[in-house]
Amino acid sequence: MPTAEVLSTIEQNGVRIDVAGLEKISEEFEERLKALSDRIYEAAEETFNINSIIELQSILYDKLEIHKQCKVKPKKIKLGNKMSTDEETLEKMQAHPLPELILQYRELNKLKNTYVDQLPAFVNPDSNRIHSSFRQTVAATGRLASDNPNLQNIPIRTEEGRRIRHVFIPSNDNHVLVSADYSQIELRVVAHFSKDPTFMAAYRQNLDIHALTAATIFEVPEDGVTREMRAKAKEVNFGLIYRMGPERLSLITHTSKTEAKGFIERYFQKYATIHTLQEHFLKQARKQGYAQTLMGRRRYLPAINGRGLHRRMAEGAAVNTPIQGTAAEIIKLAMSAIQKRLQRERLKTKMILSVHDELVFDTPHHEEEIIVSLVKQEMEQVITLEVPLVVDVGVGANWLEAH
DNA sequence: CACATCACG
DNA sequence: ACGTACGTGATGTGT
Repeated sequence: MPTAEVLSTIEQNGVRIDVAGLEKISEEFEERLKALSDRIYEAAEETFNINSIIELQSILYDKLEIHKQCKVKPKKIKLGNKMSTDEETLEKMQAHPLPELILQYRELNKLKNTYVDQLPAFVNPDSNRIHSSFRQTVAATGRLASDNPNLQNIPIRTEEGRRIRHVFIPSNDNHVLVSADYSQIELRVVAHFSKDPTFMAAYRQNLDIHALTAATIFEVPEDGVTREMRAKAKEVNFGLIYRMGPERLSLITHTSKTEAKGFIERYFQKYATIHTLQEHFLKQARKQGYAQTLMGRRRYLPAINGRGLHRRMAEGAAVNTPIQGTAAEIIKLAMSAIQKRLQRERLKTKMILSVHDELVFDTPHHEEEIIVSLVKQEMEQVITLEVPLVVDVGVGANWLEAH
């Protein structure tokens, strides 16, 4: 039973959503899903449970044999010792209309079942807001984790997904949402640890590493980089820093394994000190038995001196943890500093969400200006690294606009 | 409860 | 030759 004090805190924090807006989206998605199902049954020449991987496998691989027309060698999965039906696999199976229809169905179905239809049930009737839990002792790297509901994985990457961000709104008409996010914080942490000359030079001029990588991968000029190209390049940058292999890289970039291999070689030639940094983290972890962040958090890795797959995974964690964990420490320090100032300066603004490199505030109109500069200043100055930290702040009538 | 899939950083 | 970015949580299927 929560105490009165806890309840009053609950009533002041949390995030409001536009339930009526979600209901409209739900109805629209319902109709579109129905239409998609009909087209799927037509393409499959039978009706079946679209959510059943086993039924879908037998249609794709046994009945229609689509993989044989596409030079696709889909990865095997345990279920029935058959092949995968995940997005990366279906994307390549363009010899038949069915896989693309399944992907469209999955996107809408995921959004509807996980977000559109579930979020309203989390609205507390007393506060009229959603109160997620933020857990401090779950993630091995020191990140926060959010559940009931998870507000750290609200969609943003697709057009339809962004409509869900749109329904996250301020607590009342006199408030706005303020969103402040660290620009590429993990790569800046990498720059700090590695002192890589290219990374340092880029961040001291406030350039966009992901866009630079995108221009390289897709062989376009820097001003020809699209949103999608940059998103892919972001995956590649993180993937390679955290030791992705040519197999996976070729899947992501839709190139051959040989091309991917060549790209990885060129990447680490260009950013030689990144490779040195990886070796440094591995050596440290092997010697000490744990990975360590900038501020001293340890993650013990008993498998680091073992063999096989377990060792390989421990090595991934040994490289990832100091970077992801340090970024987590930086934003947690910033949260603490900001909360102190909100209280000391008797501001009405509430810090309502923390999403790994972003903080969201529910702010009265008249505090808008002070909060924008207060938050930016505290987040950027909370620690001094070898490269500057940059925070982008936005204000809006919903979470999407604040971004 | 394990697995596959997919939402986010 | 093996396995091959990391960190989470929610959902539906199937045992």
